[in-house]
Amino acid sequence: MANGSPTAPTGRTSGGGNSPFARRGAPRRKAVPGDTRLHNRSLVLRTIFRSGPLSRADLARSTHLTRAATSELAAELLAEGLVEELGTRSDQGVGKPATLLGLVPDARLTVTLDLSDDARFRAALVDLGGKVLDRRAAARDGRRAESALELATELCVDLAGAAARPLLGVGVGSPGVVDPAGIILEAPNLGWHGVDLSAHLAQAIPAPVHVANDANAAALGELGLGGPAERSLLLVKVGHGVGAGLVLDGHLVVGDRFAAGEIGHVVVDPDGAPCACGRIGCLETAVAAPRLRRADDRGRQAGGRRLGEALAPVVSALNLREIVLSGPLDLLDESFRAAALDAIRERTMPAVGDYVDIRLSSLGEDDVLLGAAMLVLDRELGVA
Amino acid sequence: MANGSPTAPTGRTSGGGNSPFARRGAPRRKAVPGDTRLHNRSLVLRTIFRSGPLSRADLARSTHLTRAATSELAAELLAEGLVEELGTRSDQGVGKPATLLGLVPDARLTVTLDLSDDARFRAALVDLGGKVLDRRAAARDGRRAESALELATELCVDLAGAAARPLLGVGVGSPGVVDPAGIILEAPNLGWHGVDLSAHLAQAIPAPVHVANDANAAALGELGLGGPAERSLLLVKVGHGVGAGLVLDGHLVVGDRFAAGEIGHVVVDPDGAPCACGRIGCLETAVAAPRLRRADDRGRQAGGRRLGEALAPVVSALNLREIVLSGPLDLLDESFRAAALDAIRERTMPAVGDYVDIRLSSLGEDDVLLGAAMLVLDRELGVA
DNA sequence: GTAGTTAGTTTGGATACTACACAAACAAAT
DNA sequence: ATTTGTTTGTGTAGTATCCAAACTAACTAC
Repeated sequence: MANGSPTAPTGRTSGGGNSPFARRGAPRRKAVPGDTRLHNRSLVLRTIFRSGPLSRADLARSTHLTRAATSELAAELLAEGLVEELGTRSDQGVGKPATLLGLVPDARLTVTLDLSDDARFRAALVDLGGKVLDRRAAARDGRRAESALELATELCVDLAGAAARPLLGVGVGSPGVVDPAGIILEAPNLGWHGVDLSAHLAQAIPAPVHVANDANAAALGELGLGGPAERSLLLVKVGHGVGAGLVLDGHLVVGDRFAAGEIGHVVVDPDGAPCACGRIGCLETAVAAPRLRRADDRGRQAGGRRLGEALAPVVSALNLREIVLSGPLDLLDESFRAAALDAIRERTMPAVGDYVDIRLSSLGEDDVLLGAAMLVLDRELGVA
Repeated sequence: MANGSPTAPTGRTSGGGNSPFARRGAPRRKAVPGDTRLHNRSLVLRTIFRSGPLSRADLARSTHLTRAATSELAAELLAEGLVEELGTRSDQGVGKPATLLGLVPDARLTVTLDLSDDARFRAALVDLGGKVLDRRAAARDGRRAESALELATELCVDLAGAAARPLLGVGVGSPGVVDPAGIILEAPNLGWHGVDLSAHLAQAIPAPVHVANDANAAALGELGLGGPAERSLLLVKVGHGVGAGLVLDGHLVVGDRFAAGEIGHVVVDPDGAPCACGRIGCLETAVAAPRLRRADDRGRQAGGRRLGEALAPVVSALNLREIVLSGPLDLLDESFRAAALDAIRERTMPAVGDYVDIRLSSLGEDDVLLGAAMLVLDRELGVA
């Protein structure tokens, strides 16, 4: 191996800027033979990640690489400790028994941070299988700006210190508008404007850092670690405000100014209630958590309807199938869900609306934490 | 060269299924060394396509390949006749003068077909630079199903016969829902349900066939041959109905059932006019061409507003910047455009709405024809 | 115990890049 | 007129990667 293994923590100062797989939306660049290798390596790793323990021959069959190639790649992954041999398969017919290869869940760990809760920051130590090994939380107590940054950093450093195995990276889901390099362009609630969170954390922890919007991260997590293996999904996160994360064909949609998913201030009812932003009838005035908490069952239904009305054009334009709700379970109840789905179906053509499904996040409260872990897994290992 | 040159017309029966670059939304497959070559080849070709005549050294600088590599690739493109030497550069400082390489516009031709007009089918012979060399049109006279298929095929065969140079492929922009293999799943106006247009045309013309929804094709064309070089855009096509084409980061969004962009039957006004589809207040009842033609200036403004209201959630969810209108210029006038833009700005947050721009298609009436050409250019040469 | 089957490894060949060196062609300075 | 320096484009050696095919290994079935 010529240069250091690509998964070794290198303590890069700029998060997300130069990881092997962190160039999703970037303009297409040249290809070198090594890219072929990297692609196939992640293809093998992804196949193991998604389809459980498999033999080298199984891998060859599902990747369409030759057995020789998968064998070579498997050897590399074994040497890095990412994969291990799990003994031979028992229930097999004739022929030499297959040696099963499985992901080593704690070969690398991820420190993840969820800044989406208005009241407290949460952090976790997550293994490669998406299992939370340890967690911390810290009340925010209204901290903003520098002070909030320090609190977040403390949490991460604390958990990084508690990690008994090498770190794959640090993943953060933050409210607000986040650029691909990990700079928080705008997070009004935290008083952050142009804060280079990625660089800040990379300075404190010798591992690559990846930052994304909270809803975007949750969407990635839902797709990679959650329910059925779809390739596209819209996740709507109801909290202090309302935000969404959109993944199309496995790619996160970030938008022109990196503000994709910011649907909280779409006007859904020009005759509605005034919003904190100064306008009238923003979606947030109907479905944000504080508003829903004050509402009765009928009020929650009305909120669901408003959400559905806002999503109907999006569902039509993208021909979306899967919509996932994330947030307090007592608020996102069946009547809310049904009202939203009904509104979408009423307002889209049947060829589209008939296939739409709305469901609750399968990751629950940890969706942003696990989504941030998935972000790191994707950016560092190409598993997505 | 081991096997036939990748650009030679091979008369594939299945359109779009096995062209080198026709696997955009497909699940990621293995990479082989040849993919590296293909990628870099199209990178060089794309650079010439977009940035005009360039020397081999210029290409090396912008692609970040070495001069040796670009030289090799250029030799291949020269041998295929896609590129030619245009003599040495005059306005140069010291050093050996650069030999400029330029695209040969008529090295290959594309037969393109526009089925979007309700009254007549249009077809054209388009060169690699997007110039229309010849065109045909045929009144539809209400033809449907088999009869419409024959008329379309005739037009294409006619133009293919008129082509004085080898065909790169056939491109079609069709109304309705089109799957990536070129099967028209649903085109009610033409009476097509599950018609394998691609196979039908490939049988008549010995060249690869690519079919897309009309608005989708137009969106690709606008991006590749039209105005400023953006990577994302929503094109709204107003005709007999209303449809849209969406390109994000250079990739066409097709949607779960390949119906992305079908926004004509989004309900925008529950108290509005009944629609032919049986519902009330679909977008089409406010902004389809026949409706706008009957309306006065105020009516067109109202239509624009309705369009803006439908697009506001889409613009927010995707953080879109560029929206292009396509259709009859007398209907899509300034008051329509302004009303749509105002509605979007009023209904989205300023961080998103302030950057949104709506403009008319820069390709005019030929946008679907040229879009279909761009589709072929992209799928066959990777130029996009 | 032999034949058949499946798993995994080894070897040779093809491809496609990089790095480096070199020749060609010109401008500017002397 | 000659030298120097710069840029272009090509040629060569080396490395990386994959595939194809042959091979070894291990097991079942009869």
